[in-house]
Amino acid sequence: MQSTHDGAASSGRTAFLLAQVGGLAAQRFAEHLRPLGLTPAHAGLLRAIAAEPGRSQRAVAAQLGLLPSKLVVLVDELEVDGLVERRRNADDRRNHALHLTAKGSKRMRDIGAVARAHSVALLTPLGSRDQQMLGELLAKLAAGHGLTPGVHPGFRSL
Amino acid sequence: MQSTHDGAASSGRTAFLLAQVGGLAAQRFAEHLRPLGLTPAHAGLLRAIAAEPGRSQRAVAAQLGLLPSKLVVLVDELEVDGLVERRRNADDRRNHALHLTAKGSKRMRDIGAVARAHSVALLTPLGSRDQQMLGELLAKLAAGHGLTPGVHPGFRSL
DNA sequence: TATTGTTATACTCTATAACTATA
DNA sequence: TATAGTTATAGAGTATAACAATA
Repeated sequence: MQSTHDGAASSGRTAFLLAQVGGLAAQRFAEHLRPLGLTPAHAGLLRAIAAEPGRSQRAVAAQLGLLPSKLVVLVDELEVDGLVERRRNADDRRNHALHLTAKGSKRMRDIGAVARAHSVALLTPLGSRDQQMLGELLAKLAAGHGLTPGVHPGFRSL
Repeated sequence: MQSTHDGAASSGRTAFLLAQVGGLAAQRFAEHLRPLGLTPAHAGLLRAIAAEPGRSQRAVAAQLGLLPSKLVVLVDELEVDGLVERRRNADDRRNHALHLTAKGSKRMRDIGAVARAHSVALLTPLGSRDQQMLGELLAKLAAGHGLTPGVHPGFRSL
């Protein structure tokens, strides 16, 4: 059993700080992404496709936890920008295999650069040791709660 | 200048984990709050009123970063539940001073209990020392970015 | 004329369900 | 009949603007 004089943890303050600072991180990332003409959902989708190309829309939708009909719209938007392409599967002509174009791969690198700059700015108040420590603690929490790496719960809608 | 082999921090992974775990924290808190018939916005509003009773709706809306018209609806809902009351100011009859009722104060304690249980469950994967460390690191980040204590960016809409 | 609170309206976003084509 | 993808529709939620009361 937990001791009753834990202070921070048992007061609920740490969980609140987590939500608060996490919200800031998500918001700032969205702002940094806007100049690229992308939303966080777009970035998450590109990342999912890059990680495992050739999957069907349903498979990707299931992994990201969003509605197939919503994914159609996101893929449409990425396709008109020439970042993603749908390829008919010859074996089963119902499903569309999702692939990144060359332009899409380049855009992924841009997103990576934005994410790194964003992370550096966000973690600026902490020293190098503290930044590393924070990363380890968060990784433990994410693993402990079974969060899928790279999948943000924010655009879940299933 | 940052060294280029920072790993976690400069890869953008820590900021992402922050948004990811923070999103989980916010989502779980909302779920724990639902049985009380409240949303996180309700809880945040009650907290703001309790912290400084008697303020006008506009003042509270400005602090929480939400639209006055949205705040009207939230106050309406808390008022029909008998948790909050609007009191006409005799000096300036335009503004409504917001106060918690006795029932509202009791509900605040319920919310506190829910928040504590939520925090304990969320931080379970970490040991006691790690929990304290995490709280300190997050507090440093929140302070460094000028976040208002107790105000969640999630329901900002201004 | 400016401000507080409120209500009405328009807009966007989400979720559900209907539809097409393949199997 | 079932499934992948798509489109259409309805509902919820959000933001803007109009409004009434008071200053």
